[in-house]
Amino acid sequence: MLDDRKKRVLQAIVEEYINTAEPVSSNALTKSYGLNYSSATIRNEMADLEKSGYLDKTHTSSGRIPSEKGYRYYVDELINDNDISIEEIKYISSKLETKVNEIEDLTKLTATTISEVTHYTTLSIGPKNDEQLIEEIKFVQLGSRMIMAVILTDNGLVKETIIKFDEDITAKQVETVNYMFNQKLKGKPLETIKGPLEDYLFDEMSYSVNVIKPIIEQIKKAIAEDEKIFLEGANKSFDLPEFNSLEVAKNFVNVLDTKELMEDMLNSGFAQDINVYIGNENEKEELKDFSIVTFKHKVGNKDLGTIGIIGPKRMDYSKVISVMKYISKKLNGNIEE
Amino acid sequence: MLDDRKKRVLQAIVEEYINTAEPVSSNALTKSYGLNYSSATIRNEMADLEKSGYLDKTHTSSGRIPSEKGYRYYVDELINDNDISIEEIKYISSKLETKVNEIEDLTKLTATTISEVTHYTTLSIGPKNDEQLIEEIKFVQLGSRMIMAVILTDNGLVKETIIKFDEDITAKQVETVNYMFNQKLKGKPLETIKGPLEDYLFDEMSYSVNVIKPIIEQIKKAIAEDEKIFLEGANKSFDLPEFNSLEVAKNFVNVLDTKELMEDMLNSGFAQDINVYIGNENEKEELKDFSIVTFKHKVGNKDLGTIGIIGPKRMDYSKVISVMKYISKKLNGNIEE
DNA sequence: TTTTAGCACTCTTTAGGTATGATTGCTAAC
DNA sequence: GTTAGCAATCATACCTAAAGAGTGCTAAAA
Repeated sequence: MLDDRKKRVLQAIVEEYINTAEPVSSNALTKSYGLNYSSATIRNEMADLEKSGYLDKTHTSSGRIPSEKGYRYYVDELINDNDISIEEIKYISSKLETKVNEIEDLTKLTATTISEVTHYTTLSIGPKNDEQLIEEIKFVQLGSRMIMAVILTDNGLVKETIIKFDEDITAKQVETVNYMFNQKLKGKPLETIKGPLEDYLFDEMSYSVNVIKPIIEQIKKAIAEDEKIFLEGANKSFDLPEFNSLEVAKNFVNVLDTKELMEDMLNSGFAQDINVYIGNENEKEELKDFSIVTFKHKVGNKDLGTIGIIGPKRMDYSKVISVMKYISKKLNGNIEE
Repeated sequence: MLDDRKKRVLQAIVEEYINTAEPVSSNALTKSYGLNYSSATIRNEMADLEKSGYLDKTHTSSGRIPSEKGYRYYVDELINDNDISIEEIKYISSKLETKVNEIEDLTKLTATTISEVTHYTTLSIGPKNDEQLIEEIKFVQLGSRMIMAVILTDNGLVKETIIKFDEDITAKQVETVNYMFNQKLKGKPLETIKGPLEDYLFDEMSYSVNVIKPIIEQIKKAIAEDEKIFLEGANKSFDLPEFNSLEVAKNFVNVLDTKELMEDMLNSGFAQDINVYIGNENEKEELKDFSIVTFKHKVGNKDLGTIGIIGPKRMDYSKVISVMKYISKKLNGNIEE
């Protein structure tokens, strides 16, 4: 347990380092953070904090930088989760008033807004398939050999995909397909489509395998594909001093380009709505130099997808978390102005 | 006009520099390019080529690198447009056999294939709106306050968008809308939708402005939005030595992140199906360190969109152009195996 | 007991200086 | 027209020295 002054020193070092990206000296703290002690006293505290693992040095006579344990303590105990200015509130409000017709668009809009306010790169992904129920499936004939399947889910999402056939299909066939699919799938989780649909649809529809088969194939593909990741503000990260190391920059581009990595990242455990992963807390080796904050995006209890912020370990956690909390409140109508 | 030996020297320098990214010395050419002259002779030729502007030096006693004029001459006169191996042919063939149901998917697939074979970053965009005719518009009711508009174009593309209303709409209304839109828009270029639709639809449908207005708004938005750019292999560029310059790397990420820039790039003048822009030949200052090869992708006379390759000026033009030409032939069934 | 002044020590950063090696341009010979 | 030979040029790597920032520790002050 840290005493009060140690906490203040740690907080000051974390925040100073977030601002400057330079190791923080004992002298800097006495001047700018109202710690009314001599630099020698601060040095003693810093030595203690280092011994307990909250701070690191880059070399023997350098100033201190926060360790991952230090960041973790800061995020858990010292953060200001209301670090948001009037201007930012106004900007966010105006952005969120934009009318969107699809839920995925709202997720993207939110991600873009977060990226703009925090100046970090954001990733977003739509709601997970296993948390959505199929409300209805519609099949619309678009031509003699082409139909469109439209899947409506309970959280208001619409997924559509096109199916082409090698032979003509009739309106009657489409109607039958429509009936059967709804019969079997209505109310089930979207995830069901990924399973062995053939087995229990073929039985009853064996008379039209060449119609049913491409449909199943295609909607499976569409469902899988729909877990697409949206990326915003990749260039913003490149202005950060961390990215002067080519290795870090390269790693970053690689991470963003590796879709599986990002999916894992966005889908990893959600104890809370906001989760913070600092450096090596990330499961993937490639992410050891980055911090990620994920934000499970909800209105009421409708899942709207997940937004992730990726930035240096020296991320402005207070700002990021404050913005996320504000947006969450705003979208749920819990704002007392 | 260059004499034969000068051409050979220029070609050797361009190709050597493309391979090594290092200034090419006179000595290197006598050894590896079968130019059976002494290095002094080559030096004389190099001095002449430099005087005529085809080569540059990085400093007084360095080897030569191609100037933009040198690359241009190489692309126009010296290129080998059949620089493609059996393995590459096999790989491309297998990729292009993948079944895709939407034309945009074919463009993406092609872009991905090019990226994989050439190891450069590719951008792609679907067919231009003004080159597609509206074949049919379908309106499908998805709920009491939600419909979907599906636009079919003559080149086989399908665009769909969802429209939500503040009040219930009836099947009858949807039917009327369906009739009116098809009446007015069938056979017109997709671009028409961007124009002042209101004027000539409102006249005849003034009785239901609150139905028509959101529809027009939304399909306009959808058409505009649909000119989306697909990006593949951004991380590949980072392995190139050019990207050891942080300024170049940063510029690159900025370019990729700036959608307008990429759109302009993909839509700029098409004298031929394949266009090459070298360094400052690009209209945008930001692209001065890059070369871009655009490829107007067609099957028969159906426009399938545009694919662009972005890489360093030291791009392997022969490979890139060979691959594009091969794919073009393949998709048009003009391959004699 | 806590805080602070003072100072030696450590390490980074910058600048300058030198040697090395690659490559050219030029001259004169082939 | 071609080539050998050689001085001149410049990048690169490596070394050293000096300056500056910051710490750790000791002993004195509060």
